[in-house]
Amino acid sequence: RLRKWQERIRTKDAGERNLQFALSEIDRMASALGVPRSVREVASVIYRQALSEDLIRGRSIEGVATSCLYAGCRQEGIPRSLEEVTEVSRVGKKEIGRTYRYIAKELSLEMKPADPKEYVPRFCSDLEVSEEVKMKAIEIIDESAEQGLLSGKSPTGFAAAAIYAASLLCNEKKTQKEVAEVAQVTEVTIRNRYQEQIEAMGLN
Amino acid sequence: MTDPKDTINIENVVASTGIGQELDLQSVAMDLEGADYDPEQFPGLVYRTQNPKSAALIFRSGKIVCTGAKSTDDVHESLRIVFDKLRELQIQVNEDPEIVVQNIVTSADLGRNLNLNAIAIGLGLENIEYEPEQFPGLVYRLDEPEVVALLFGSGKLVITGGKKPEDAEHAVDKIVSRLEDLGLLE
DNA sequence: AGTTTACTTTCCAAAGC
DNA sequence: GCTTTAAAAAGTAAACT
Repeated sequence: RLRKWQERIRTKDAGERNLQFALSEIDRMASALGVPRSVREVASVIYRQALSEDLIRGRSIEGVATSCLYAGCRQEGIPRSLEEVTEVSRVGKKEIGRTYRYIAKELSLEMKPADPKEYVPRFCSDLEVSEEVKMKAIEIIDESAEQGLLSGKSPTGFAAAAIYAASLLCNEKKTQKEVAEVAQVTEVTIRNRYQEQIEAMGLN
Repeated sequence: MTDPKDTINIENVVASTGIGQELDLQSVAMDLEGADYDPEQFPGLVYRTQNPKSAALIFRSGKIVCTGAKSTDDVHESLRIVFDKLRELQIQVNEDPEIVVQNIVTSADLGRNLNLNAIAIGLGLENIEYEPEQFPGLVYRLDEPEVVALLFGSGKLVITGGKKPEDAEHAVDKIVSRLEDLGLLE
């Protein structure tokens, strides 16, 4: 009897240590990404839900923690791309993406895809462009999305191309390389999205 | 005008069968020309047929998986070739082993562009998976027929998981009528 | 700036780790 | 869960020209 009791305490302690570790990892990654406390709280709530629904069995704590943070950022309307969360995580992009999709499905998070516009403020401030460029980029995103160009495209690449185009239109040119770096996409992607968007705006 | 059903094309058929005899894959690998066998990596021996093109995975148990065929007829033709090759190696092969189609992959075209964001909301976020950052296709699971459809912005589709060619036709019909009901086609 | 190749997703069977 | 096989869709990345 005593053995069973000790075992229960052991597993309970282990479980709490794991939860502590997960929450501290969420905190560490959130700080590294520079997201507000509200995001950490949302991510922690999602993690606890995943824990109570027993979704962590067979998965790494780090992977689940990272996925919850990724989901939390999106729910709060200040998304970080998978590329960005992978940079501050100890697990790979593929595992984070898979774990995120699994958690989102099981917890019925019903997440809408990230809106490219949500990336504009941060990317623009990283690039140190004016408010005018920011507004123009949003205008380009709205117009080209309305014309159906967004389907299937990555939100970061779409936002990056719009910012690049806006910087040209506002005579505050940023190079494709500069925009590609802050958005974590390649110059080829910016060129491809840029061509379509310019055409959609009737600016070619 | 064109019925999307008429654009359906079978891209891949996966089927399983068995010769009813255990095999020594090591010796089959020696005698069968073009056979790839690396038991450390995978327990099956890979044998490719040219006409029709397919890849057969042959196992120690005598069970065989055939992939890559473009029709169910091609599956039978490919496996007939595999059976004959094994017989040439003095291996007993049942008269005509049962061949079971396990999966059919199909492509189709709705003929118009799709707004995947609107479709995701229209079909219900709980029923679909759409993560454009990870993959450009929207994943839609149907209950009847039990298949999975990938919808793309171009209006092209991939339907997989079906066991008979009609599954893809029924799936396309359902998808078209659902999108029409939602006013997301045309 | 644009090309090629490779990888992402979905499905399924097989045997074994 | 993974390993291997095949195939399509379209986007993106890495490596080149």
